[in-house]
Amino acid sequence: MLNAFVQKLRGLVDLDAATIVRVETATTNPRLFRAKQDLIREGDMTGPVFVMLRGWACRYKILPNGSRQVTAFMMPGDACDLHMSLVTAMDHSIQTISAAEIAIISRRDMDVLIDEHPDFARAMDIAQLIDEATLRAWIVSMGRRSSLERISHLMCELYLRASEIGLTDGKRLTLPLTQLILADALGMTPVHINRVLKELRQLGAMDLQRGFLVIDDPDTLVRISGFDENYLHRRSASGLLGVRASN
Amino acid sequence: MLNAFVQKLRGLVDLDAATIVRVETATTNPRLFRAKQDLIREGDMTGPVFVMLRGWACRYKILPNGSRQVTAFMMPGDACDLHMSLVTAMDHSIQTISAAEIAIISRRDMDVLIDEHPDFARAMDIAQLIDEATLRAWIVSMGRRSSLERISHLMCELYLRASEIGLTDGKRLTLPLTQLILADALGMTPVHINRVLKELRQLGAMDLQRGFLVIDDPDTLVRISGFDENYLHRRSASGLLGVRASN
DNA sequence: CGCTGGATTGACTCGGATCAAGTCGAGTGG
DNA sequence: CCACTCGACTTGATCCGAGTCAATCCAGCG
Repeated sequence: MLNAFVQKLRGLVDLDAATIVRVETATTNPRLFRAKQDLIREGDMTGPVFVMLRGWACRYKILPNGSRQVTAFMMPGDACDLHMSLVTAMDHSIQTISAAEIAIISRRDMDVLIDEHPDFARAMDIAQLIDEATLRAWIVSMGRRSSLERISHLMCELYLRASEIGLTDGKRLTLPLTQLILADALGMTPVHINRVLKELRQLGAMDLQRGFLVIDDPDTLVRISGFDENYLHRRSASGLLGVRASN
Repeated sequence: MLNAFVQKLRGLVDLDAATIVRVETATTNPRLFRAKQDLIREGDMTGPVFVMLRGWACRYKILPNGSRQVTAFMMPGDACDLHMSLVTAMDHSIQTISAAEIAIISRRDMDVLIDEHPDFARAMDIAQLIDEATLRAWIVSMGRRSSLERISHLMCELYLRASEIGLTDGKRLTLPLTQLILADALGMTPVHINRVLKELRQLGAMDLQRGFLVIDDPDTLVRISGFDENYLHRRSASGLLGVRASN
């Protein structure tokens, strides 16, 4: 059984056996974190590379007035700050959302890995490209989509990303996001998140409950959000619309 | 006189003379573009690397309903899509805002440049890191800042980035952004952009007119927007607050 | 069994969108 | 030199999606 990191990378490029072993080895002995723990904070010196193996985390920034904006969700398989050590200080914080297992790879080890395994390096570059595309997709959502569209779009994204690493089970996904975190991510208030989730439930599109998400009607969700998966640059074809077919 | 690209890179790392010459050479003979021309469109095959030498451009996405969201502004010195060729298709479009001179470097030439000049490679990595941080800053703006704060924040960012490559003249910056493009970038309507610009003018903070921006009171602008330049990871110290001191 | 963090619901407010007229300025052609 | 045009900018009146404020509910847990 390959770990989530390897599984994600293999979704991006073909890795030879030797590379897989090396990457597996580098990510054994993950550190355990409880929920809501900062891995690193804005202003901290940049450090090693974090690789999520289990659980969820998020990047966020705090504004002068105390409000918070989440800028990315990280799930198993996601790595962060590959090149971050090229600059001196973090410009944002990273925090676990749920309990998590996170491998910590030193700058030095990562450099060796990249040097000796060009395919791995390429996979990391592609992963960064996708992260960037995802940031752009979020900007589009915040700028031009209604709250209903925005939530739908995010859920499509998370579901699809999660399905890449086998986190989904049919139309179901374990998703430990509270309405408060969702509000911080989508630029809305928890109250309004609640109302929109209710609306999506009543539309029969999806149901987000404590700890998990159920996609009841992928078609509707895609139609509402105008979701186009092209920015995730997936190699495999199976998409959101395939969810229903596979059931 | 070094071109804008070299000037930007030198703001990120120290480049030796040989590297500078090579980069200069690679960016001679730029292509000329008129305003509002697409360099590449969403869905197109990924291609060469574009390097802005003069004029402005933007990345954008069009939504199903026809509305548009700009996700980044590109000014002289900015390069785009260094690693984009690792994926097959563009997930967004790029368009000139003003007339522009843009060097086009083939994938092959770029690979050679990166291979033979590690400092150049490092500068490009840092540039990408900053681009990513800028995307996050935009998300924060769209999610948690009022329209007044949002415009102020963007103007701080653009002024500071422009000053890095010597585009500013005291408190003045040539900036060919229409209120319509600004609206598409900030997730607002042109009408409201107009009103907020008027307010900023009346506050004596800044004045955006046809084709140029004047920062009248950097302090106020920074205070309104809560601008923190840390995400731009500049090496030089001179900031927005230095504008006034230098006058 | 009460405490706590999240979820839910209702009443009211408000920032920014929408709709609808203008105005201004740089071409451009007669 | 002036009329015409077109794109961008302005301004006012009105509307509405989402925020704010304030209870209340609910489940897990020490």
